[in-house]
Amino acid sequence: MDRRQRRTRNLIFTAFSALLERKTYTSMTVQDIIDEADIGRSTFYAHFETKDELLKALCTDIFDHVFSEEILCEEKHDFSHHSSFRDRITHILYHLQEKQQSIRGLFSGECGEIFLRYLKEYLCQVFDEHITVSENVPHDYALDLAVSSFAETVRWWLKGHSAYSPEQMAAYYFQCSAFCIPGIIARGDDKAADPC
Amino acid sequence: MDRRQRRTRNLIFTAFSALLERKTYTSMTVQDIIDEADIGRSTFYAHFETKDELLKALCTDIFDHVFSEEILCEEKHDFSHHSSFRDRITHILYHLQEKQQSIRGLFSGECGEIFLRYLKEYLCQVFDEHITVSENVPHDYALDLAVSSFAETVRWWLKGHSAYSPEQMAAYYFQCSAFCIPGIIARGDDKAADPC
DNA sequence: TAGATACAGAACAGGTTGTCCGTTATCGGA
DNA sequence: TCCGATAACGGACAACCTGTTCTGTATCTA
Repeated sequence: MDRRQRRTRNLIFTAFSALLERKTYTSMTVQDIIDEADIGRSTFYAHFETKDELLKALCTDIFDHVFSEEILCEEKHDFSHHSSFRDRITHILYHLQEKQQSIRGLFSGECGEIFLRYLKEYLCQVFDEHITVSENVPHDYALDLAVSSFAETVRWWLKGHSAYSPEQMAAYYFQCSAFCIPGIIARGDDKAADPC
Repeated sequence: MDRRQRRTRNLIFTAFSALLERKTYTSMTVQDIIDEADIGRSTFYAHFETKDELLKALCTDIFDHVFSEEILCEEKHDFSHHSSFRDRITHILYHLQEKQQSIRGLFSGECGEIFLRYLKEYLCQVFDEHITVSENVPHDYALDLAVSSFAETVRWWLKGHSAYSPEQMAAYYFQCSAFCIPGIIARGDDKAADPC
């Protein structure tokens, strides 16, 4: 990659992150980013088609970091088979913590939802092999709920409670979620419903 | 309320809902809504300051319906003290099912997130008194997770799995969530984490 | 060094936004 | 039924944002 391209791309990312701490994603215009990065209009559009593409690229940058070593571990040490689900969760939390400076800005306004949506896509792959469905519960529902709950845990953690350690958060998550994960036993209450 | 105002407001709501089935919330412009509703530009702005306000108003309309009888029951029959949490959950699901036609459109694109955010605000009030925190887990975390999981359950249900009954969904939800809700027993796995 | 390529800067048309105002139609109380 | 109030119309407006195009300049790489 051309050094000039790298420089410009960094300028845009930096400007975008800086702006996210001052205003919401929706209220931010491409013009704002151009002004903040101090680059030409056509230069921005040479790198990203839209503002959404920029956000997506930033998210991808972060997740590639968070999940790349994850995958590395998996390949090199057969991580998926010998490490517990809880270890992997903790591992992911560690990497998210490293990137928390970038991530915290992303929680402003609506793009927090977009960030979480992308996060869930990555998480689905990791969670899928670990979710064991108890009888009668649809597998995709359990997976959806497990992933969403973890994403919500990350949001809660990095948005005002980042003092907790990754291990602590993993413990909270496992304590509050049943999801038929091995090691957690949940018993349903089968009392018949009585709608008003 | 003036009959003309009511009529215009309905025209706007109807147009907005109709458009939501054809295009995403973000890609929709105020101009589109005006054209669809066939009203004057200034008329729209006399009713709603922005597109976001319109969305908020529509959500409020729905939630007022979903939770008003909820509150009614609570007041008239002392619902909160004699009915189980599960009954209330089922009850809410019933009302959401009634409104599913309006709600399904709201899940298109990004406004699904906004809808769910508002839903969570309402749910917090209902859930708060029912969440019993087990030792060491922060109360607001447990509440956040319980509410988010339920909101996610609603999304999953109305977005492709609406064939299930409210009772069935309540059962799934309770089966997959620990949350220290009375009637569900969860045991945490306290095995020490071993990050890669 | 030379050709390729990224950037700057300016300009453009097309669209959206929010506001204004004079006119017309409709409503609701007397 | 009448009349004052008010909601809607519709046309116009400036300001802004968008995405594209162009030319000249600076920088990179082979």
